[in-house]
Amino acid sequence: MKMTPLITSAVMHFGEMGSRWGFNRTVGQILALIVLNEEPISAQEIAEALNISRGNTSMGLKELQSWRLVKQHHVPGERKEFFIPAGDIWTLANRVFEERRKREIDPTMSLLRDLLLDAPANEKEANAQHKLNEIHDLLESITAWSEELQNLGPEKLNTLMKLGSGVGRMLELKDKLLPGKNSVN
Amino acid sequence: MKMTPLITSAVMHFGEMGSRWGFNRTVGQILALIVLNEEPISAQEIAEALNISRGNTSMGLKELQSWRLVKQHHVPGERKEFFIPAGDIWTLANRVFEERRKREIDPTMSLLRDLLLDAPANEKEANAQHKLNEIHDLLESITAWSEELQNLGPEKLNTLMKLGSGVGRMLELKDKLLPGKNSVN
DNA sequence: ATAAACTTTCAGTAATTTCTGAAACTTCTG
DNA sequence: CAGAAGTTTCAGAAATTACTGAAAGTTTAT
Repeated sequence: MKMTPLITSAVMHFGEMGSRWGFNRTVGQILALIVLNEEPISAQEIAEALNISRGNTSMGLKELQSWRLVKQHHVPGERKEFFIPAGDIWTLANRVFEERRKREIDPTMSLLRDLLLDAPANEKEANAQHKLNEIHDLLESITAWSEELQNLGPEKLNTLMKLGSGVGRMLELKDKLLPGKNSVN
Repeated sequence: MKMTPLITSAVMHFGEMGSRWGFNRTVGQILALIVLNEEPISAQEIAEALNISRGNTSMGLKELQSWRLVKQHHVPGERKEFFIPAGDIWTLANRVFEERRKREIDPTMSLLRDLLLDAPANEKEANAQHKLNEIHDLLESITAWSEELQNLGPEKLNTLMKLGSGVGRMLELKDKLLPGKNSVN
């Protein structure tokens, strides 16, 4: 496995960004390599191309599988396992969002629910609880919304995105469109 | 500054989550403390409440200001600076999104643009470039969309979120509503 | 059942990130 | 302008996170 200059640049960059995206450098590099390589690629080849240890490679692949970004691909006649992306770019992006939501939002929601159950001990706590409640509601909206968007599927989502500022105008008319239901405010 | 048990739990949790949200433990704790405290709070008080060094507190506050999540608040007659949240919960959440977009997406967009300028050296590179292009377009859509949502402002955004599955139904009717413009598909 | 081919685990080490605290700096006050 | 009150910086220490490589584990073929 020898990487072309273009692929090398991209892989290195995804490594750098990896940590900002929720995984570490090598995991980012491995992901980029698998996505950019049209053929399935073995763990051995990955380790060689990125110049990292076989053990590290194994752990990176395990993590990518836990994120459902990469899957194994069995090549008939070959003994070793090969790896390929778990779907198209759209699917992968969705998975990253979803996975991050699980890690970044869900635990907080859960804690907030707990903290809001107790009666406030005093004025200060009552105020804090009020703030926490606001945060909880916001996170709940975000969660519901992101699930909603995922259910729309790529095409509709794309339509919605392309709609751009039309969204604002549409909202103004929504009550006429969908009378009764969801009349917030 | 003595924290009540409720506030302590919340602050500790935000500390734990901090790293997942793009900043470190103490920065997360400081933010939570400032948000949950109704009165403005001084750097000294923060350091004592969280039991961290004054230097660390200073750096944390600086970072929170660079994220535009916290601002200084001058109390007349007092010599020291106090700190308060830079806005309501909604505003803060928006700022976090925006700031993360800048750190997590923009640099990649920029690299991708560069990589797509060069002519592919061979078959392999052509394929990789095609993938990179897909990623670029996806990120571009996400960026445009998130800017759009921010321009809607909190109230409309909330309306949109609460609309839930209504979004799907509305999209089907959109051409009747907004004839001519934005007719994607 | 043995061995070859390949993968995973994990203890120890290396690299990175965060935190401290003392010194330098800034600003206000008398 | 001296010094008190407060803040920031930054070199080094501490804590955390990532990586290696050798040993243990697994699977397949014969």
